[in-house]
Amino acid sequence: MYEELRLDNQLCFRLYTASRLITQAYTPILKQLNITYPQYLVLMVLWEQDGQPVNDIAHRLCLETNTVTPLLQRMEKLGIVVRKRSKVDKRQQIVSLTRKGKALEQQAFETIPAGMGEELKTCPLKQEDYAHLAEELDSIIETIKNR
Amino acid sequence: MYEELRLDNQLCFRLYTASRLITQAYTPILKQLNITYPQYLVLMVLWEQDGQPVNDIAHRLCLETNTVTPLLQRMEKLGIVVRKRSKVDKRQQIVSLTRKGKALEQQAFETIPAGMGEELKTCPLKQEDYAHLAEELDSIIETIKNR
DNA sequence: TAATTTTGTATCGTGAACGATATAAATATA
DNA sequence: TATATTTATATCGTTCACGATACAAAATTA
Repeated sequence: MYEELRLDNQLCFRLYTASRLITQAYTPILKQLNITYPQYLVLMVLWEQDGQPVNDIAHRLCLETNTVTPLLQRMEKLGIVVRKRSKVDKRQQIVSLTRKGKALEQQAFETIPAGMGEELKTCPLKQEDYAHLAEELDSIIETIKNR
Repeated sequence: MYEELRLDNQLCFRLYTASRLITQAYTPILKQLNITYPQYLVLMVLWEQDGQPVNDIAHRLCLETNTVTPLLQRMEKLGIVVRKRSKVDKRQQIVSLTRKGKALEQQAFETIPAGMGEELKTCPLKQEDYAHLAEELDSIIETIKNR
């Protein structure tokens, strides 16, 4: 029995579980907007800056285009984004929000922060703990990205 | 532009990204053992205690049986576990390690901790930071599990 | 400018996750 | 003990992730 191979000693398992469970907590809230969690991430990217090529969106989310392309195709079917070939560089697909996609921002603002606050209100972590957690996660993310 | 909807302010996005990137870092190492990351998690559960029903494995990993069942079926095809109906309760499938599955423990011990140490050696986090991070993640996990 | 390389996106196949549903076995209840 | 309920697992459909590959457009080089 190797200590290093104990599930309870794995940071990665905690990250994996925490990530899945938080995403699960988002799901019922996002369902009201008829979107999934990865689609919500794409929307946040576009709400910050509308009209971006697929590559920029993928890079911002640390995903590959072969993940993002079908995601965007589904979002286009839902009528929340449109994709148009760039005239400057015909290889690029420029992704833009539709009116419906833009309208979701207000709806998200009204439901998501409050809803997630409710989900996590019994969590003993304080404001500073969350800030600290964010810093540590950023360290790990940067380390692996630059490896 | 709502601060609450900025990608950079999302704890969840950090968890999601950190989890994916760490799993990616595991992948080349696990490939030497011809297993995936979720399969490695199942193996850790079985190395701790061989011969468990599907439910117990799923519960330990905070997964549903509809995720674990196909995972186990693939592992059975690979010849690292076997599933046998319990004679006490014929509904239960008891999952056990094969000789090959048991042998993987030694191989995992020899390659994974060293390999991951190498991957993360440039990470500025100290031993105590990792311990702290683990505690905070456990808080979040427990909060959501008990909601 | 012709040939080569790089870049941006898409397609394909596999393995998760997970909601919804199905089914048989075990347990509880009438 | 017959019926209803619960439990353990499996199946199905959809949506990610992601490695491998394909292909056209752009950039580079010969």
